[in-house]
Amino acid sequence: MYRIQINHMDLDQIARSGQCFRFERKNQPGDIFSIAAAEYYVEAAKEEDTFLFSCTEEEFHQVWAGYFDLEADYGGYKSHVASDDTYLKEAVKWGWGVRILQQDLWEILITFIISQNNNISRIRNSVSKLCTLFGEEKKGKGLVLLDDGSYGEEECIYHAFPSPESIKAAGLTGLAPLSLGYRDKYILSASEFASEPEGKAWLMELLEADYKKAHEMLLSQYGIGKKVADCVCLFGLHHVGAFPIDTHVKQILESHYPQGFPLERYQGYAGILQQYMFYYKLNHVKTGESVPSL
DNA sequence: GCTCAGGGTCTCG
DNA sequence: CGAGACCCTGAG
Repeated sequence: MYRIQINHMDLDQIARSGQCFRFERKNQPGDIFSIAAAEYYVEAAKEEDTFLFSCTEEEFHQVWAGYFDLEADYGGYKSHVASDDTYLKEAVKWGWGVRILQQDLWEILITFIISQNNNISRIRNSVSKLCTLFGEEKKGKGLVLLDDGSYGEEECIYHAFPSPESIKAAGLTGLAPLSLGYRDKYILSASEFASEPEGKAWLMELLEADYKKAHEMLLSQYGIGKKVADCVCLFGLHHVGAFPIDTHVKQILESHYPQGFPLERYQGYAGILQQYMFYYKLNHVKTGESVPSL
């Protein structure tokens, strides 16, 4: 186990922020979160003002510190919000613990192709089935709440995110149980491409590309349009200047920024603010509404 | 039952 | 360019 203090971070808010689909609160005592990313797995819980992780200090710094974007200055991002922008100020206040995770490129590519014209609970189901059916089964460590109120470690089983080759091998027939709808052919196409040397080279090039080039490269792929390309840039390549406009953000811009969102003001990190707004719209509870479940 | 929307993209005119 | 089609499913 490893204990660390982290500011500007809330596990539940991140789990509900719509950027990751294998990060969830466990239905167990102790408010424990299970977090699967690419081939890794960890569980985490908050203990007073620190976080507890079910991994070693070494693994935390090799894998999870980057994943949680710990080098970034979220206090700085927040402080740049225009003082007269009441909507954004409220959104940041509400989602104070949201961060932009640095996720695996392949996993983001596939999960955000699945996300198009789809809803978050359905995306979660599809991604979950994708991993249990075609991802390698691995042994990991989780957390348990002990009788004395402290946490212990526990062996557990999880599934890695499936490789391009294993999705390709599944074929459209194998993908059918995921209820991907018409997106199945996009997923298969991407997996076929990424199984070839040409596709692997393309992925390596994508990792090195700047935002503009990466966006252009992504648009060339079957099933990837402007919006998904921006999500891959933001969540899979950590180009935090990318500003994906989906149906929710579009509605926010229409009702709160009729003159247009001041992208210039937040150049280079507008994606961070996009995420606060997205989280706020989906999760802030107006009186009489229930909290959306995961 | 029915309609509608959900972190859009493709195809066709 | 713009309009429609598109798989599927839960909410109203």
